[in-house]
Amino acid sequence: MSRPTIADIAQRAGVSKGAVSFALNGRPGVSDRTRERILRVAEEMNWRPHSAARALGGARAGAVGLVLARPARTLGVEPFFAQLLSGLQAGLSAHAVALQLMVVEDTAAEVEVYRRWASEHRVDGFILVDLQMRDPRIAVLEELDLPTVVLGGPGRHGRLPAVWADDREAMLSIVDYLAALGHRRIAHLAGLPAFQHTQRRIRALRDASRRLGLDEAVSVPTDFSDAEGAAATRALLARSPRPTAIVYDSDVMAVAGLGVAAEMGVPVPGELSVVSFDDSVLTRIVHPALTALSRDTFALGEQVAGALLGAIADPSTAQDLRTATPRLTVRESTAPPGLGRPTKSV
Amino acid sequence: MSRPTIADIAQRAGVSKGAVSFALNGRPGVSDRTRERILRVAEEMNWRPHSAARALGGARAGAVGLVLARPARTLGVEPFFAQLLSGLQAGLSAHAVALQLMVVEDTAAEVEVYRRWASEHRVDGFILVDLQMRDPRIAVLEELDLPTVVLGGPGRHGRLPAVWADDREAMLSIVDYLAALGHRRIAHLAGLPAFQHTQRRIRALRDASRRLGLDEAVSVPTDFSDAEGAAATRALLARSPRPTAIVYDSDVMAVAGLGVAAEMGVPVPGELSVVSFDDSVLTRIVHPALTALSRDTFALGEQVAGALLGAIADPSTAQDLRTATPRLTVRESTAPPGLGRPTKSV
DNA sequence: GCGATTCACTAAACCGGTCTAGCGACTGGG
DNA sequence: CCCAGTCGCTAGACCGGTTTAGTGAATCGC
Repeated sequence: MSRPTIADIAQRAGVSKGAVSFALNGRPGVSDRTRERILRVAEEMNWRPHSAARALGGARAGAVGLVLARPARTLGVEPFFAQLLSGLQAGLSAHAVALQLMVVEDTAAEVEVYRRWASEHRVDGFILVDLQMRDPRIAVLEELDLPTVVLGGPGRHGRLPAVWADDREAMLSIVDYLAALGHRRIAHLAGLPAFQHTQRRIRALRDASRRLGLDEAVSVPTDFSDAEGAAATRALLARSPRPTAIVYDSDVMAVAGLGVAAEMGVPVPGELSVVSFDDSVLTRIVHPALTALSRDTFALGEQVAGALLGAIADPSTAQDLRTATPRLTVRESTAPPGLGRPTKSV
Repeated sequence: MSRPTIADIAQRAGVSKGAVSFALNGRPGVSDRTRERILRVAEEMNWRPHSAARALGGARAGAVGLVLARPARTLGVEPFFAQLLSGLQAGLSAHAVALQLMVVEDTAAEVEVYRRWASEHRVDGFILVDLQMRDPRIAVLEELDLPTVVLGGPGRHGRLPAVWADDREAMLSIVDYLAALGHRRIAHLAGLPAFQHTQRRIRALRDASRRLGLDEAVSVPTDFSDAEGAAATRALLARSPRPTAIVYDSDVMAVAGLGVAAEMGVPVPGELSVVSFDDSVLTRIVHPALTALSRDTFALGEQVAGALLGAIADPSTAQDLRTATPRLTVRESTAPPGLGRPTKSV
């Protein structure tokens, strides 16, 4: 016999299909003695549930969906995303829930996938990332009425629960640190302007600069790519006077910027301090190692997974979850401005 | 009405469920006129197939499985893996097939997931990566009798079809290039010794060294992490005489090695040439930019996806597919040995 | 012109579970 | 002692598709 069904078990145990179903799912309706016998038979026959059959009856699909609208080729360069994925996996697989992943070209295609997976009962919930300014996906996901957790906040995300860290507070801590070192001309290589967190960081930097009486900070939007990171750094360093510190919204851009500084003969951290908003192995393997905001992206992924599983189990409990504010890890790429060529002993 | 079923369409079009099924799946059994009418009604009602119901009847699940046995946290640091994933996605989503991804702790758990997904009809096929020396997973996948494509070869992988690039040839081209530059002491930071491709590269390096009359090459096994890459580099550079060139099995390790060289005051490429076996954005954003083997990992992913979809459509057509041999991209990290401190103009 | 074949379509079984209605036996309260 | 309620279980509908057997009508061959 290829694959035993509950009917086979029922026959062998001398009970009905219904009794087997009750026993296997731990619900009332059978006596303890019978339950035990059924479980033993199921074990003997090496029975496994048929996920499709379960899903047909309106039950769980046993998977959650994550759809990313990016050019597929750029996925590989983002340590942040890869770490997040790892954390999600860890959180989900502990509960034997799989992750359906799909990368699409644009937001329209993304919405299409949401609709398809929902209508096909393929997933029990969604994870929404890369929140945009007026995000059209929120209305769609609300309409589909499947549990969804948004990564990012505290911006508007309709009735969907969110998991977020305080970007604003994080940016303020960076500016405070740089100002304490004596920096007055701080530049910012931002990400895609359509993203909510990009705008929040830009605003936080501007506010902090005013409060501390620094020069007006410039924020340059980019597409997060190493190419734009390098180009924008080149442009900033060609200015006069040039900034004494640059804050990068991603570590890939920060590393690219480091390369440009070396190429242009600008010593880091002697004449330019570099701070990355993301921390990953990248910031540690370059020289000088980068001062960076450490957020535990892996843990973040786990928390998102947990929040989503909770929302699936009981949608009424869903609520926003604020995670620990990222803390600044000081390494070798920051120093007081105008030190000139650093010596090894400094 | 929440979700139209074929019964709804049948009623509206005034035909039977069976006729609707025939029409929607493009199989004979209905006239062209009727087929067209049914399709129009389905379109109007915005009908979508219920994947679970389909799978129940023994049809396709519409997803393929990829299971990785690694500590989840290390997933994030591998550009190779992320690129591969992107390519897989691209190849699969073009055919509306989803990727079911799961990261587990060890091979035993991995095998367990294969069994579960197969018995639950959750996937139509598998992708097997990180081929080991005597890989226990092959027998399991053959037994499960689901289409599977192996990434890596041409080692033993039973009856399963494989997609592979010629690692041996690639390593030979690196050694030829370094030997032509004048290097005679070449070291190799290898990956996990249990992997087939690690052994193939080690053997290729040794063979090439003998053939070219170079000093016996040393291959140091690592776990692919930046930490071991740095530690092993430090040990190699402390030797006397130290190697004049190091070949790294991954770009993360190569970048880490670059940092160690800088820290120890060994100029690259003046006194040490560095070659990476993997190419990604990483190799381009560091200074000096790394000479690396360029394989189009994204395209590789697409090819694997294509091979698997082909095997699912018709298992008898499955056969090994050898992809283009990676070519060496020469950048700034390689030069003739013993040049001393390089000048900008060289 | 008549049987054989083809065609378009219907009715119903089927996949493997879940879930509800109902039934007989037992228990408890008054 | 009788009726109501609970317990343990069964029979069978049901989810939304696919697939097969069968039916009536049209077409074909000779």
